[in-house]
Amino acid sequence: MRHRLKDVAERAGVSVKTVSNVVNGYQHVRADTRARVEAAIAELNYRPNLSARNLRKGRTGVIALAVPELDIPYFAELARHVVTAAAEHGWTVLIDQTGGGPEQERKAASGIADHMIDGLIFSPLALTADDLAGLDGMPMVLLGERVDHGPADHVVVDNVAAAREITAHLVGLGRRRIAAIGSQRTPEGASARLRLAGYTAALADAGIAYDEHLVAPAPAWHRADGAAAMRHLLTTGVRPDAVFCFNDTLALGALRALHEAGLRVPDDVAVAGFDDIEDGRFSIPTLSTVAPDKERIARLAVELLANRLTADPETPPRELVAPHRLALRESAPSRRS
Amino acid sequence: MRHRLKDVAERAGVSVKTVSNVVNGYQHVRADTRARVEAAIAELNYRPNLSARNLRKGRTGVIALAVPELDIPYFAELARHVVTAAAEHGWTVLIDQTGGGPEQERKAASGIADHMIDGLIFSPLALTADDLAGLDGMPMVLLGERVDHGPADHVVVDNVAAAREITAHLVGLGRRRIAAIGSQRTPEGASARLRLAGYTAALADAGIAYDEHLVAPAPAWHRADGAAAMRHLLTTGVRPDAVFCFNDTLALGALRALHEAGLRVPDDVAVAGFDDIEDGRFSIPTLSTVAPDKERIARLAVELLANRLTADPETPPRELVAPHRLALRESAPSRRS
DNA sequence: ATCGTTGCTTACAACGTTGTACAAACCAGG
DNA sequence: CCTGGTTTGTACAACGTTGTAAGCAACGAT
Repeated sequence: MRHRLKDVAERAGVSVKTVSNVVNGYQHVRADTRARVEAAIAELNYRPNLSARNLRKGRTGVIALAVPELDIPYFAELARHVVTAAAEHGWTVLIDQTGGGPEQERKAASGIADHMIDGLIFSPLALTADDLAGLDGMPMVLLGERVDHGPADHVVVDNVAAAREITAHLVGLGRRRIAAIGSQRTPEGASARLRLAGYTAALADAGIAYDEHLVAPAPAWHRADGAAAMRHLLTTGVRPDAVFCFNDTLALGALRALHEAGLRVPDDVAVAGFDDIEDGRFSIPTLSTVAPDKERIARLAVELLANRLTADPETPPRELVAPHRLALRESAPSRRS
Repeated sequence: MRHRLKDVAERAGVSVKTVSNVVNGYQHVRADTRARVEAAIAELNYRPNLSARNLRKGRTGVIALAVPELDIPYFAELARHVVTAAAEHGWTVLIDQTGGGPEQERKAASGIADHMIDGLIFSPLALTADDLAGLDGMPMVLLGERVDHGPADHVVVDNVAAAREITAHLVGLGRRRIAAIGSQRTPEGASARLRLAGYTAALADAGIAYDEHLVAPAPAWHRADGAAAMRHLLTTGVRPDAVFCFNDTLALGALRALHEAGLRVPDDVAVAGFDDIEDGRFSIPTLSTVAPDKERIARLAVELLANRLTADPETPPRELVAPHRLALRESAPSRRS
């Protein structure tokens, strides 16, 4: 029982286009005509067919947000901000979960939703600049570090600086055997490399020698990986007095492993993370972390996309840096303990 | 630089429809024609316009999942499973964040994505049966408790039984002053009412008198609300020896508040939650909880929707119950401590 | 009276795709 | 060489919407 403009038009005794004009808020429609049409719309419970409208207009009013995994809190929180920011531009957000695999990411970027979305905000793990080059024309904003200086607009946080600051904070607490959890050698590990660079820079600043035994890899950045890496560090006997985890879920896993080992945080081992997810404000102990301004990231991404949609396609891609700050809580407090 | 069927057809020297046939895998196309067309498609990097295809076919291949908030881990985890299950049916999932308000939910159900989606999986908080009745025709599956026996297909877990079981488990630990956190009197609080009913039933089973001072409301079910409710319980002097929180984020907040009050879990106060979110496996202590089979819920919802799309619209709505189990961890362990 | 003007409405075509109906080419058997 | 059936390709219309151009009143100014 779906109705069309034509049905409304017949009922109101006007032409199809007049109904269309009423629906779209066109100015010059006489008040009584408008009223008749609106009555007919209400009676039939008419709602426009968006596929047809999109076909006609070439715009869909939908943008996609592609993230590796929704149940990583950072991405979920980011998604919320993107939905909010997009709503202010009148967009609906289609959230696509890529799983992080190269094949799925390529498909997300080029594939399924094609022609159903006006643009794409993409947080890629595995995608290369070459992959992106194949996507002629899809307006796109990238989040994160993977494809720096690629052919698309870009919103980042200064990972190196942020990692350096939080590591320096651990140094400032008097810690000297500072471990790092989350390094990755795969091509997907761009963020890991940058955060590792910040970590080593801070050590160098403090005149502390880099010790590769204190750097633990993590295949993914989930709680379980953080716990496993921490347990591994503890068994190898390197006995760190602080740990910088490359994201908060790793850090929460590390807290858990330290607890199981009977070590006190921050007294025996200080712990710091990265992302400032909600969990870290309620964990025991609460988590010191780098807090990227997620709302700002989302807002900048949506605005870049909005500009990209109206701008000359030859406009060179822009890279914007979103601010971050340190959120110092119990696991590595602001005063020397 | 977007190409159409017509462009491909000209390049391959065939008609538009023949290209369409190739794209859709139609059988009777000579091998050399097919090869020419495919070459042209590849050269032009042609991809079909889904809006036009949808318009023509009346199907979009997209279903929507509407949830109140993405950064509630339960919904994020559920979303992941829905995306996975839907992919097996060839569907893309548009995830819509309603915020839980009545107005936004009505809009999500009827509005923006209309005619762009084949169906809707909806986890409503504020929606009434009347609201749903207005949505003639949109194939829909509801998750959760709000609109029981409404006009739509439905997937639930047996909240009363589950709450009763976990409360009985606390009783079995020897606890007698068992608090509940998360009650709600608003119409949105359907799940809260059911879980409260299970709680009171379990107390009755054990011959423990119901004490309203042990039942703390929570306006929302976030960590902060759980912490606030727990603090409130502790200040009123009722001194519970166990707490059943109506979901896991409330429980994590409660753990935090207990920790701040210097109380030990589970020795002084046992804590149980509901949802089995990832966090609860790594919190300190780990969280005992009701574990609904989220994968099953997602799969059942997608299948109900698939049936609804092909079935006679007069088929009466079905209600399916997804299984649950107790996940007993440190905060309320399986042996009497 | 005639001529623009302005306000309101309409008819028609087009967006890119696919289903229907049919035509052309092919093949085998008489 | 024709007949009848199958395979392969084409032309046209339609999906529901909106932009364009133009029609038709009613109006004040000439």
